[in-house]
Amino acid sequence: MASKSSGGRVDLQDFFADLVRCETRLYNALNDRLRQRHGIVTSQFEFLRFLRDHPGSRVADLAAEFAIGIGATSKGTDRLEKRAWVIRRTNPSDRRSSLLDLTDDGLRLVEAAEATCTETLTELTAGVLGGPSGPAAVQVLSELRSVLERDGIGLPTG
Amino acid sequence: MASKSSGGRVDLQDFFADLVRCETRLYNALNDRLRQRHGIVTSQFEFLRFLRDHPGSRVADLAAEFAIGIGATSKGTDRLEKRAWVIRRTNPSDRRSSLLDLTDDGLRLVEAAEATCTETLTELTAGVLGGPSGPAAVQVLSELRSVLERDGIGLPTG
DNA sequence: TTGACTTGGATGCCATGGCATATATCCTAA
DNA sequence: TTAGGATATATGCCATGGCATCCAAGTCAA
Repeated sequence: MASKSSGGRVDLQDFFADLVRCETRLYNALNDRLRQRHGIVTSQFEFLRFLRDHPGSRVADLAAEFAIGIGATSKGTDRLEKRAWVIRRTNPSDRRSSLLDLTDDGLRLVEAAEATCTETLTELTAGVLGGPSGPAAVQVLSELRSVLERDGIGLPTG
Repeated sequence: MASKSSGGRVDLQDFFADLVRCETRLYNALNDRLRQRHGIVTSQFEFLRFLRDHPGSRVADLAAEFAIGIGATSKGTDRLEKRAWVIRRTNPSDRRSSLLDLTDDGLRLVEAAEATCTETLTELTAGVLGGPSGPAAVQVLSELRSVLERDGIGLPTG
């Protein structure tokens, strides 16, 4: 096996390579489907889903969630707003920022896209994740994410 | 736990989100370290490591490995060649393509960068991956990667 | 041999993200 | 109240990747 040697010892180089390759390929595959069926890409789906689940978030909240820069987040929000899926509402308690919400169109879109996403992920990963070690693996990634977020690892500057 | 519900059943949306977030943050963190210590970014490190382990690869081999476009791979190779870490050697059996190899400088660089990479990954992930479920998780990602590669999932067009 | 087709990859255009900077707003202390 | 600094985000420049296109080279059949 590429990613662990015989004794249950983890080779981190291989782990990292596998992590990045899985992410890349799943992300690409999801991009194709979402673009084709809904005219959005995965990053947009993730923005929309976050706003559905966290209405009234600010640009900085999105940036922190996705560990991307504030500038990129601002521009991404512009694009979603231009397509009328998101609205910027003035923040009554701090006029430097806006509060972001989905429009009705945005909500409808994210629900439809989520179905596509679940379908695609099921198709591509259920075989492996449904195996005996699947839940443990999912759990480990969740823990790793928590640790990285707790320690503020991997946040871009701007 | 965000990524699985109580009964060991996997929520694929949460799994995917955790996967992407782990990848992003580790990739960013590694980028910072590699840039600071060696003047390269993670994608360049991965190119160099692949060429160390697969000397004489072609541009298309790199593209397939990383599930990125041929064009991007060609440009990435240009940049490494310009810095004299990689050389393009004419392919004797097919003059459309070149065979790629590390220079001595490239080899020295990749060895040093790999140490940095291992150190950083250990620092960031060993706590979680060293736990009881660590090896199983690593194994699952390796299997998922194999399946995605076998089925040619998530390859970009160009 | 030659013409049609395929393949490898280099290149150009565009979209996106990082980072630096600019601007508006807010906060704090004198 | 006001000057100085901090904060939120919008914006501009640059690097990179996707995708389309182009060209050189290989393949195959007649």
